[in-house]
Amino acid sequence: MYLLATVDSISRSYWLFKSEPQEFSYADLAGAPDSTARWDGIRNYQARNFLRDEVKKGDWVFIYHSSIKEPGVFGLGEIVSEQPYADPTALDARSPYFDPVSFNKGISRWVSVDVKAIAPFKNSVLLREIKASPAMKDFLLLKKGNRLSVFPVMENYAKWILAQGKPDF
DNA sequence: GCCAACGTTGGC
DNA sequence: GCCAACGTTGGC
Repeated sequence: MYLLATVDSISRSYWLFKSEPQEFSYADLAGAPDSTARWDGIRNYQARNFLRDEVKKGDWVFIYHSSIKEPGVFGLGEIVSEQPYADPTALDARSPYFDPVSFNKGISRWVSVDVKAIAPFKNSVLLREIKASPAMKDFLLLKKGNRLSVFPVMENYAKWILAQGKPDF
């Protein structure tokens, strides 16, 4: 249980993590043991560097679903791993995320963190709604050509998304 | 399914 | 180090 009083008293960063829900959805996360799962398969250096260097335990994560009819943010998660760690799927030949370069070196060059579902949104926050909001005009998600699957969300944008999404704590 | 935008690879 | 070719992402 997260007390509302803690929301403003704890210093945390906010992130947006993308996934394709047919692959791994917010519902999948919420239904996992302890509502927690490894966020793996990130194969982009910029996204990896955020995970490795800046994402911290206790940070909040907006779970965004792409490649669907109505893309948007569907729930809130929290980073629960103490430290980022080597993504084991890079070394697993049967994984769709297998990375031959990592395998040949015998060490994963990619990084994972553990995310816990802490509240689904009562209202999903759709991409078209974000686009329609003047307050969100400069949100990184809307930047032309942005394909990053992990990126920081500045506090004013995070507050807006939370206000729209009404996470069900 | 299309395709713009971007990232990665590899020959030179 | 350059850059053409190729692969991927993700909205539409």
